[in-house]
Amino acid sequence: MTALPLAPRALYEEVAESLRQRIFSRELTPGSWIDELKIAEAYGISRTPLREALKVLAAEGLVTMKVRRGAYVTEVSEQDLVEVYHLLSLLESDAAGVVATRATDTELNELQALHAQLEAAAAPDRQDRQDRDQFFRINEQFHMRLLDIANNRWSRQMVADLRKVMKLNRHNSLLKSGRIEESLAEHRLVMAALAQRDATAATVRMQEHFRNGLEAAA
Amino acid sequence: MTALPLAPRALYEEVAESLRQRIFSRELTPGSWIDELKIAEAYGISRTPLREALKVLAAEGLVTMKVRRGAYVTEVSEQDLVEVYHLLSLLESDAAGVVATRATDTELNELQALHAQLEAAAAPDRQDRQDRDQFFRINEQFHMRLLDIANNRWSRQMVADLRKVMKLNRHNSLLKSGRIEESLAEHRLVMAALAQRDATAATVRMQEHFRNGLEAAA
DNA sequence: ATTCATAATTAATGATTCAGAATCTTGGTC
DNA sequence: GACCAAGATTCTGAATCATTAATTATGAAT
Repeated sequence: MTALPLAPRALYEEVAESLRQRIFSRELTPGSWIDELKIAEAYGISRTPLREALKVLAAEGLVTMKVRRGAYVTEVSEQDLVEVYHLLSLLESDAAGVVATRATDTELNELQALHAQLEAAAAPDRQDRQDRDQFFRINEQFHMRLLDIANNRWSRQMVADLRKVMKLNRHNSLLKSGRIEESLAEHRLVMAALAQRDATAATVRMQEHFRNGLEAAA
Repeated sequence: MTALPLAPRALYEEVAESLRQRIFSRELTPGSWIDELKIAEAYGISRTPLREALKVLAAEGLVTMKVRRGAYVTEVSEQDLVEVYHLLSLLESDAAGVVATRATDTELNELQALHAQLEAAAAPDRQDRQDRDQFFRINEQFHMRLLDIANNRWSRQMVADLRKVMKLNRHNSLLKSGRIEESLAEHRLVMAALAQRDATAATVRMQEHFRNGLEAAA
């Protein structure tokens, strides 16, 4: 095995994660049949952990199992993207409301610091590819930190999974450089509402943030 | 093999379903370790399909896998219950709003029919254990059908999984007979809002339904 | 003598391989 | 041209091997 992980995960989890990536990146095209033998050989593993991984993905809805016919990649359509955006909007705007109400001052300062980094990374004189990547990285950190502070492990897990789906979709607006300016402005409003501990405003601003993101994707 | 199924499902599916039942019935108690050898021998099968079933249950959140330590029935704390209720409230009230807006008349009639069954099952002269079980079963059907009609497969999957997790907690209010009356009254309000296609009311009524459910559990 | 640490044994999980069963395909015949 | 049969392919399940963690026993030190 080439890579031995620092935090040792089970092999089937590694395989499942890798397959997720390949499905979302359309390397494994929707509707196509998954050749167990070929994939297992490509990974250099036996079919058992691969099959366990496929069962997990089937439970997640990413692949569909047909009896005695194997696994097929489930269609992840534009419709799915709309649905995922809808869900993220719901979950994250709710989290924003919770944070506005219940976060400690220290936690709000943390978010302020992340937002400041975001502002810095989006400065007009910094627009090369590295800076864009930096912006997206910090943006991700901000959103996930918000979910951490909201302190609902189920919600956090779901958002993390959904963001994975969204990030790997090629029509993902969060990867479009043209939206950095708007996205930043929306973030500023969210942050302001949080700082004022205005739960309603924080919720609404976050909803707007996602609505605009979806429109940019469509 | 004793039973050969008329509609042939894969063995791991059968085992997964059986384990689900045993977990919900508390034959397998939360926190307890699942002995692969013992269970496999009891079913008269090898460990392979059993382990595939365990992976599916892990993806659903019913069991948690620890590396090199096997599978444990998930323990659901009071805090988890609060968090899950919060999420279910968010997701299902949103779905109710969507359904009020976008459902066809046929779909609304379906919900009406399910609600009528619910009313019938909760009749004062029908309060033995079987009727209670019937009530909960129809209740579950109503909620999941609502999610079907809302037509967001990601949301539906999440609600289905969260509802399974909720069943793990023994303080689950949906299993308390004392709440049947209240629950039914709340359902009636939800159904009325849906029938009037009042999205806002449907959302609010569903939120109230879950808030009351949580209070009954605490 | 008791307790703690270390090493060895045991038991369970993780992974590979092999055997059996079902489905699809291809070829031939009516 | 359609239907049936035989072969090939592939999934499903079981048994075996390896790896790792837990437990117990033994020994030394206080």
